[in-house]
Amino acid sequence: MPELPATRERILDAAEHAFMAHRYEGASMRQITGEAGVNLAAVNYHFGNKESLLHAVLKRRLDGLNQERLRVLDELEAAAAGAPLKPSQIVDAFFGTLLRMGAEPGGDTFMRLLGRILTEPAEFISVVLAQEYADVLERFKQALFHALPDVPREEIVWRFHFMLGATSYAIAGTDALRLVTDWQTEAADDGTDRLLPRLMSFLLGGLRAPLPEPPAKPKQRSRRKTP
Amino acid sequence: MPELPATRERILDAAEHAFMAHRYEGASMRQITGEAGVNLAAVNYHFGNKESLLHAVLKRRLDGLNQERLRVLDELEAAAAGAPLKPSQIVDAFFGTLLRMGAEPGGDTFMRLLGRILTEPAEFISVVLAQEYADVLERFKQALFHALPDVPREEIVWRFHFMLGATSYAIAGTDALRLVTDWQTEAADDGTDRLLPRLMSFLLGGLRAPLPEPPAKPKQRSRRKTP
DNA sequence: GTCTATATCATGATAGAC
DNA sequence: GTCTATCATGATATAGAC
Repeated sequence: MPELPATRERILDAAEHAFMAHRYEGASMRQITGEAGVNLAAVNYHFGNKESLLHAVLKRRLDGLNQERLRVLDELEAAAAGAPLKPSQIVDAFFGTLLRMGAEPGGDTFMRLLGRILTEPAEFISVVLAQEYADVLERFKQALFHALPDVPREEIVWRFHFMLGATSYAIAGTDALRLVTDWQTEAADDGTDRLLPRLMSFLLGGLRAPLPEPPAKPKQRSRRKTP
Repeated sequence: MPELPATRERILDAAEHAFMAHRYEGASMRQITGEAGVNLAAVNYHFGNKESLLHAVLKRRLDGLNQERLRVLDELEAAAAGAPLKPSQIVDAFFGTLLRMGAEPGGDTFMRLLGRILTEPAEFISVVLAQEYADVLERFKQALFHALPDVPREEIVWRFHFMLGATSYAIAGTDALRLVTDWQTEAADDGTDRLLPRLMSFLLGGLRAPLPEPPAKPKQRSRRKTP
């Protein structure tokens, strides 16, 4: 197929950049189509509406990312032959794969987009992400349960959530980082190369931290509310 | 002053709720003024524009929060009489004070608002937050430097940033959490009470994690680019 | 000082010619 | 498939009456 539909890809590229720079609500169709050099109506023709456009932008990259995550996890589990994996292996398969994808040639804009999108609580975005992530998160949760049999599952879920937060915030980029450092320049230019080991150390430290002591409520067992 | 200007406060309350529910761009002036039961133009009269309204909403609560944080830190340092504080004390003074504020009667909506706002990369919001947070962050950074003299300052800054991310994400609320857990109900209803110890364990584990090994680049000293 | 009514503008989406 | 012209809607902000 020599004649590739250039407009569709041009729109996706421009939209990815615009959503990254101005997030969903701030990016207008006119900005996107203008940057792509296509007509305003082309988005509606090819994707239907703005929401579906964002969905297509995310799906184009997330599919590859999550396939790669599952592939790495499968490989690790096959090599372990039933023995529990090390938590660091699982964390690296999930978060390391993400960060390494961001280090690839064009991957940084998508990584920043993802960081911003993950924190966007707009109604339909949560739905899209939940669909896209459901099975991957389930597989990784199970892997962590298996790797940390002594840690209550509830704690693992909470910590996975904290890890997602730290990562989203970290990859969402330099804007927020400006808050916490004024000598940002030094920290920023070696940024991506050293982000991975730094974040990994932090995440693992948090994952393996001593359990909090329960809030000393010995009563209150099996409370159920009828829905 | 018996006759308090009810409209101003009514607008602030309604705006806080609307910004929390729909974030900055999604909350319309009509929603806010409608919920407050005041005229559409009242916002512009009292606050000038929408940006200044958000600034006022944040300032009303952040002032108290940050004063309290500094008070706690001062108290700890006075008690230590020059000796280094424990990292857990500093982390608790910063993040614990925030989470405890959220546990107060009306504090939860502001806490969720703050979580969302902290991840919002809109241009002017970063400026507002940077102003509001500058001295507090500086003080806490210095306290951590003092408490962890063996850890490179650069690493501390990075980890502080990761901690902010995990916390923002955690308090931004239940929406994102739905991603990672489907038995969310169980985790959600004891939510706030147990969030604090859980998050604190995680943050401390990350803060004290072993340092990452440097990326094995023995060369490259004192690179400077002329600006 | 406070609110009513209105002005001005930008957005996403569509209809229909080419 | 692509374009031009246009629509309806909801946004912020202002001018002027009470």
